[in-house]
Amino acid sequence: MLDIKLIRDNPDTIKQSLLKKGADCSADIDRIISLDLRRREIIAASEADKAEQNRVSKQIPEIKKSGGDASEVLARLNALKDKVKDAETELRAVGDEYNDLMLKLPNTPDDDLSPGGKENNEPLRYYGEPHKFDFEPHNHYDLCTKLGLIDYQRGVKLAGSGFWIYRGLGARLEWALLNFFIDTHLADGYELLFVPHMLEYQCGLTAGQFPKFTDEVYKISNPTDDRMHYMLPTAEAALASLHREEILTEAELPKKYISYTPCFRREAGTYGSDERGMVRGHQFNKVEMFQFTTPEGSSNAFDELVGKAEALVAALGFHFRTVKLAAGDCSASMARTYDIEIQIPSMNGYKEVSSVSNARDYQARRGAARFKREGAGKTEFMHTLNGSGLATSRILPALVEQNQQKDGSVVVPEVLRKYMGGIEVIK
RNA sequence: GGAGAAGUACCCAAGUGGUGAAGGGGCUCCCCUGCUAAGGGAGUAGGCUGUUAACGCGGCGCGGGGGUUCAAAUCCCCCCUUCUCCGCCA
Repeated sequence: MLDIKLIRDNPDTIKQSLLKKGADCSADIDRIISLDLRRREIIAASEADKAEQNRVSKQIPEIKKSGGDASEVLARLNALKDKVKDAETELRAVGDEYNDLMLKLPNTPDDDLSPGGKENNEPLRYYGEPHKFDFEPHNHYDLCTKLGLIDYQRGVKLAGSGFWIYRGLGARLEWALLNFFIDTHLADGYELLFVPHMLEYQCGLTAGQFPKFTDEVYKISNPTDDRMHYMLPTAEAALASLHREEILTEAELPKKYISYTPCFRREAGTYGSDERGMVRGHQFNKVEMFQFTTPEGSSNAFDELVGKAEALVAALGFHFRTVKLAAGDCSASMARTYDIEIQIPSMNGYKEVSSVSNARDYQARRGAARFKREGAGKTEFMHTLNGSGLATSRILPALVEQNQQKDGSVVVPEVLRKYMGGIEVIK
């Protein structure tokens, strides 16, 4: 959510900024401003009435005590009561529309981002060299099937298209990756959390998925319970709500969290053979990094998270590039996003394996996650940041393809061997 | 799943319709004493929000949301959470 005072004071700046993201919100912003104005008019008028109500009704006990006649005062209070009630009815209607529009406004992008979409993404740096083969490599789908690492057919049997089963050494490789990620983050001082995989609506609202993007998640409803839960599409949705409606002290910040969860996404539609296998499924595993910081601390935290994701990708032996996303390619909630992309030999171009974002105070406003500085009277909103560190769904295919040998075996990266009982080669 | 109880400030806790929501602990400051003690005194409700250049002046607030009433922590309804017991169960 954006700051209404900012919208009120600089509507054109905000409109321009959102336009950079490809979102024309001019009409909504104009409407918000007029609703805000009306909202405040109603509040001012009805609070004056309430103040009088309070003042006058205090006289009643005294009038009664002295045996006087209160009927005139009561009539006045009855009139006030109706007036206040009418004001509240109107305030509710105005407020509902206002809130709805405010929640739908995307975050403003940082000033240094290029406007427009994907095509304006800007590669910032490259690490290592693209992998070269001296033989004709196989794709990961064939390799994983042949080596018995992934059971695609039975995954489909169990849950339909877009699901697979890790098995045997494939499961161990997956588990090794996740453990390697977690151990690295723990060494960096991050706290590990296992969070619920089903969340309530308010989590999605805070993270920014709701009310606009409800179609992308799986919902769960039960016959005897009208509370909706949804399967988390990323641990970010849970972590963004961790300190919702809390006021931390400045000394407690930054809070650095990681969480391993499966991620569930509907991914409606088909993406063609370029993304077959496990590149885009309905369920994948991810270790998520998340930070709550002070406003002045969030830019450094962002660099830290990008650095951590890069280090993991590098440790696994991948060539990668880090890309600064153009405003329009950042998701609605984010002010800034860098993607880390690797090459999967059987596919064209670079594929995202990590996405690190700074939401600034956008999510914190939605969830009222605040902190107080030493000696300060006022609370301030925290900043929230998240990044994949990492998702395995593209790392594992890339790893299998890049590390394949001419004889069809796959070399296990050095850093993963201790998590796989010392196994060096999968064959 | 069934039955019951509870939710008031940092903590404990009083308060069943009417000024400013008791009291205690803790915390902060002061005094006395003089050295990790004891005593005395004072202070200590946050958060959100409207208005204002600011000081200030208002509104809301007793788990959340509705309702009754001139007036609700207090009465009514719905919900959430916690605890106890029973049932079921990895």
